[in-house]
Amino acid sequence: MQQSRSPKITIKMGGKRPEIALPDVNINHETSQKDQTAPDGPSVPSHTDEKETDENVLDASLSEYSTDDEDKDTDTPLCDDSQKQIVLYDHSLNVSEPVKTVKKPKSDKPLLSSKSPPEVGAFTVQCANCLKWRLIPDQEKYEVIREHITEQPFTCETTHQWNRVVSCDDPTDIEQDGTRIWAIDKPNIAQPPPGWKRLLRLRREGSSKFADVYYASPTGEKLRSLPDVVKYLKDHPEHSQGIGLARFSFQIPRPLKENYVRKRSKTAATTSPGYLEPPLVVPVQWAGPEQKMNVQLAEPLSWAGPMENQDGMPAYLKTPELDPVNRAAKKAKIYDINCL
DNA sequence: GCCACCGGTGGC
DNA sequence: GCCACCGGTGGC
Repeated sequence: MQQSRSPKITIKMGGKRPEIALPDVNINHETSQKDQTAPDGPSVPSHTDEKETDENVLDASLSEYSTDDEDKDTDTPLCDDSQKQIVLYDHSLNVSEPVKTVKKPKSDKPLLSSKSPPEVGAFTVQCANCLKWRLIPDQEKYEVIREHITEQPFTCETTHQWNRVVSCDDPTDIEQDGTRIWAIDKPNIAQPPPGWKRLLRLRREGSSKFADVYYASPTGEKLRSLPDVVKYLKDHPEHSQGIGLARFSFQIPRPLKENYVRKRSKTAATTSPGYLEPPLVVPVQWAGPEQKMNVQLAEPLSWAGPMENQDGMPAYLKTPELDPVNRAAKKAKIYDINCL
């Protein structure tokens, strides 16, 4: 009965390409299955009223992302549905991570053709109070929210900043009804420096990675790693004033859908002639207790209360050390010392 | 030739 | 297992 446990934000992207500039947050893909219960909790009617147009749901103009947007947006922009994705911020993570949703195709086929990977169609952030997901009108706003999400939790009132009148009493903006792919974004990612744009390109399901992050420089170059940024700043001193590497983050959201990303293939060692496959293990033969455990772990996508751990974080978000921010900062520091 | 996309891998 | 990085390549 409670609403979703985590607040989220959605942003709609309208570019022709799958590129999306978004803040790092965890992303989860919804599959059409129930494996992913609406994060919003039971309150979320999982009705799939989206029909074929659902995909466009996220495409709906930002201005009209009302509760029923889902039904109305039919104006798909570019290519096909694959472009509607959403990024969400999951507040249940408690400060830890935002969630992103990506729109998903109805079939089990890849979101897009080989030439156009899925694009994030919207960004959502969960209200810290009611845990309902709120669509964020644009990427820039989403990035601002994400940057300080831990110190400044997002709430329904935050939407007043863009003159939207919504409160915790209003229904959620978006539900995990299986029509989109959701991913959890990383929190606290710095906004790109002025003149720069952070682009997120999602890969097709089954790829070795979920997405790629690029930074579009003021002069149009696309940089795909910190070393690239360092080189660019050195080569373009006119655009490096006051810009530290801490402003750049190549962290990508994490898909909530299990197996969206292909597991690492076997190494040469395991494929070499002399390698012997280990004996198969028959799960059924395992002791009872363990089986129970396995069952619970098998539902990482569920956002229902049970999913949370004692610390209030959903199981799937439990990433041990995972201190991307610090790690990035450390790395940035090294570059600062060596190159800037 | 360029570039968007993908795969692979070393390091952690 | 995750992440950062970079090489490869197919399509344009």
